[in-house]
Amino acid sequence: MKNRLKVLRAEHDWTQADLAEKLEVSRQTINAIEKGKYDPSLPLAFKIARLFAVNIESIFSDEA
Amino acid sequence: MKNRLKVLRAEHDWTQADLAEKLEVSRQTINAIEKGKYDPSLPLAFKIARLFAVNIESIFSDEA
DNA sequence: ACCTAAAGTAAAACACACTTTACATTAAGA
DNA sequence: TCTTAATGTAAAGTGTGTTTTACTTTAGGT
Repeated sequence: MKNRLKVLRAEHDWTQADLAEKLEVSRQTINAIEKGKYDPSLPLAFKIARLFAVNIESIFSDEA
Repeated sequence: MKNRLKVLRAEHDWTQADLAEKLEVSRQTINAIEKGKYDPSLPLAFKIARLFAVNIESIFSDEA
């Protein structure tokens, strides 16, 4: 799964730590997701989408 | 997280086993998700949404 | 060149997602 | 009522998601 987290974060001028705090997860979790180390859980994906006010499919995509 | 899997499955007249096969997961996984025992991974949520040709948010909702 | 914020990374620990096997319960048709 | 398909459930095992702690690397400002 690919994701646009880094771009969305840049658009808002947030650091990984900023985003982590808003999402109530650790900074390492954000880093790992951005680096494609693993995918977020579904609840976290929802939280991310809600924060950026977009739908999940516009952040995450099923491709390699 | 709530989900409409059971309803969607009923609309298509599929058993849990049918759906499991189409999604390439075990029947127990479908049962557990329907019963709210746990949420699917994000990749599985995508697969489910793709199968039913709807977006993730119309199947899963963030409520209690 | 130095300092600092931000990002990257890694290991250990814990919780959750998913599998297989196996058995119990429910529901509905004959 | 008997059978059988469908659903529910449980235990043990594996892999993934997330945390904490801690250290390294990168990049920008001065």
